[in-house]
Amino acid sequence: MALREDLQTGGIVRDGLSRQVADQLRAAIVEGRLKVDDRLPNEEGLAQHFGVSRPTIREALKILAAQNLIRSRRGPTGGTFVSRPDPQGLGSAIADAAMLLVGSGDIGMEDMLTARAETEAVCCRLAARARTAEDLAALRAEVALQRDAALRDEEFCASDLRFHRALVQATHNPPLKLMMYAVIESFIPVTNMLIYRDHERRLSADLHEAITDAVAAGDGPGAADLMARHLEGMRGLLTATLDRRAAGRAE
Amino acid sequence: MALREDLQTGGIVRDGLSRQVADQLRAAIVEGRLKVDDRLPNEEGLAQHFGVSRPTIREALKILAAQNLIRSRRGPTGGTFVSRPDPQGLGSAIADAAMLLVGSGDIGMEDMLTARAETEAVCCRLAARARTAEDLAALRAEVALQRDAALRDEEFCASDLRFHRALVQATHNPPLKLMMYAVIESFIPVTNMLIYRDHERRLSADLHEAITDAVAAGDGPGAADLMARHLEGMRGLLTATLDRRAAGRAE
DNA sequence: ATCATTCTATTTGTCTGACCTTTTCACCTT
DNA sequence: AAGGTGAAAAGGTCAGACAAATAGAATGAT
Repeated sequence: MALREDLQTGGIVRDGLSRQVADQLRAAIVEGRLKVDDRLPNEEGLAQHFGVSRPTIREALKILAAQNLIRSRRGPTGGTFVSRPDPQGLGSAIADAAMLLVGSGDIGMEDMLTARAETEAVCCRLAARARTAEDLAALRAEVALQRDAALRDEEFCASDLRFHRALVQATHNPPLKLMMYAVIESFIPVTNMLIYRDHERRLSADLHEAITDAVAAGDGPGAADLMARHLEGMRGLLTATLDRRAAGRAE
Repeated sequence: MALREDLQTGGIVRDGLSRQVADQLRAAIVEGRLKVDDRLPNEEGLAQHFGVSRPTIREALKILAAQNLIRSRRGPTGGTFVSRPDPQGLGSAIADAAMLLVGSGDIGMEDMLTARAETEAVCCRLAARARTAEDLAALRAEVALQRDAALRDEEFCASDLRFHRALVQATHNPPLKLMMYAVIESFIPVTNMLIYRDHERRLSADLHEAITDAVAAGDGPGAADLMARHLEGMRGLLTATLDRRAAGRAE
């Protein structure tokens, strides 16, 4: 590891000390010099090691904790430990950030629906090959729920979300699941938020059921085709909604 | 916003104060109460507002800065400002985390190649529709580079990476670009790292050129098919490499 | 009068040292 | 032997001070 001399001497340094310390520790973790569940020295020890004060060390540790790289516990057996990389945590971080991006207007609805259609079609094809009986049961449970006319709109949207989540799960492909977090936790809620009032619930449920059947039959292309139709329908609904909003604002 | 009473009173609180402050500020940003480029009160002001000390506020700000939500500058016109959501920053964060996940063994090579094949095929189809003349020029420049026999292996890999990056760019679809960061900046380097020694450079360059031609001709399915063949070839190479390594270790 | 320089005020960055809270474990009491 | 009790260790928080960067005002020289 590095002492203070390596930090600030020998060149103009723009970054703060806490940032540099965090970078060094992150590098140590990424390069495997610190393994999962390794315990770091206590904060005072780290402070001495890096030649900085304890608050600076704490800021650095907060940065790493914010990135789910470490966790801390108090007490004699406590300390700071290297965390196991966690797809779940990464996924929600991606979803949060994607939510912000969508809100900032950098991401258009059209592009979002295109991306949804293409990537969810991929999920359909893979799910048709890899789905288990449990996956099918989960999909069918949501479809049955969506047939309930007494369901409130928000509950219908929640079920819709779970359906698509279950579809991704049915691919049993971790890297794809990782990539789909942005879609599932961000793009789908956003599109649903916009059109949930005009949701043709009967039509959505029908398509969900047809997709489930195709996945059950191992018919990947068929499921993908149905999914494409599903999202094309939403695209029409969406443009209609947006047009009506624009017209309403113009009056 | 909330004062100290809202933080720790009224229930057992497991999280630290800095975490709570960060969460409140993040909520304010996400919900739009703090807009892009808004300036927050100075640290002492925030400390008084939340009823905590300045170091605690600083830890909270470091957490948000680590998530690219805010940035700070010193000086009279300085302070802490809400950052514009940044696809680039989010992308590299995703790539770093995905790298760790791959390293931890939670993500298998087979699944990674499958995810690559499917998602890059999607990119091919969309790129065939949306590519501009500049996109084609960028693709062709990399292909030409890859024809150079004098190129070192690492340079070839870098060019390969830029080719796939350019392909994603050619889709002109921001949400898809976001999702593909994990593939481009993490999965591709990892696969290349494993097989770059056995890389059939000639074959790769040929396929890259064929893909480029198909994209230029607007032939999405054709390009997707070529990409699938490209990655199937890599899958064979990869299993061979892994087998040889396993055999070498067994001796 | 204009330009360069210096000064000053503001804000983040860092340090010091102290105290609080949580958690474990050994010791002591019953 | 069981259970309570307190010491010790570690992270969590606090208070106040000083350092460094930086923009803008004041000042000086040309």
